[in-house]
Order: sequence, then C-alpha cells, then structure tokens
Amino acid sequence: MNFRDEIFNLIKKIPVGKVATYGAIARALSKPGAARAVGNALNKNRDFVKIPCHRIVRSDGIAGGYVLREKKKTEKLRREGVRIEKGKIVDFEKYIYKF
DNA sequence: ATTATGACCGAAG
DNA sequence: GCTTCGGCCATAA
Repeated sequence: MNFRDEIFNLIKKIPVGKVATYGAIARALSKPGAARAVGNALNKNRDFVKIPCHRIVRSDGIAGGYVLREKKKTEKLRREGVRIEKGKIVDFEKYIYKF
C-alpha cells in the first residue's frame, strides 16, 4: 500500500456534497503536515471515475488546484450542491467531511 | 545522498 | 483583502 492508494481509499468514501481539506487527509493518514504531499499525489492520479479528487479543497475555502484548472473544479463542486462565491466556499464547515 | 518541485498551511506584513 | 515567507512531506531526477 503506497501513499497514493491510502489517499484514494480514503477520499473515495467522501459522499456527494461534502469536501475535505488536503491537511485533513494528511492527518487522517497519521501524517500531519503532509498536506503538500497529498496534493502532489493527487496530481499524478487522474482516475476521475473511482477518485473524486475535485472534493479535496484548501483549508482557506478556495477550491485549489486541479488538472483541468481550478475553474472546472469549482463547477463540479457547485454541481454537487456546494455553494461557492468569489471563488470561496460559503459555510465551509458545513460541507467538511470528517473521517 | 543531495536537489528540486508542487492541486499546501499558517503566520506575518 | 492581499502578497510573501518559511516550513512541511512524498516523488523524481
């Protein structure tokens, strides 16, 4: 089980309409501070079917990076019911998925 | 082993 | 509200 797979197994459980921060993922894997590494791992993987990588956002409420640009990412989130204004998520806490 | 890179984070100006 | 900076960690070269 490598780092990438750990992340996949974790985030593929995130339900529609919910999101998680890179930092949260890192902590859930008992590796606090590895937020950056998480994003790096997601960047390499692009299995859109199995992995909903668009549900992973930054701690400040901004969508963050994405293979197809941040714009597409926020669109997908909106489509799932997440309200976003000025590029930031409204009522951030409300959408956070806790592990 | 050393260096560089990136979908990050938090604090500081 | 914004930009900068230092620190963080897994990968690739």
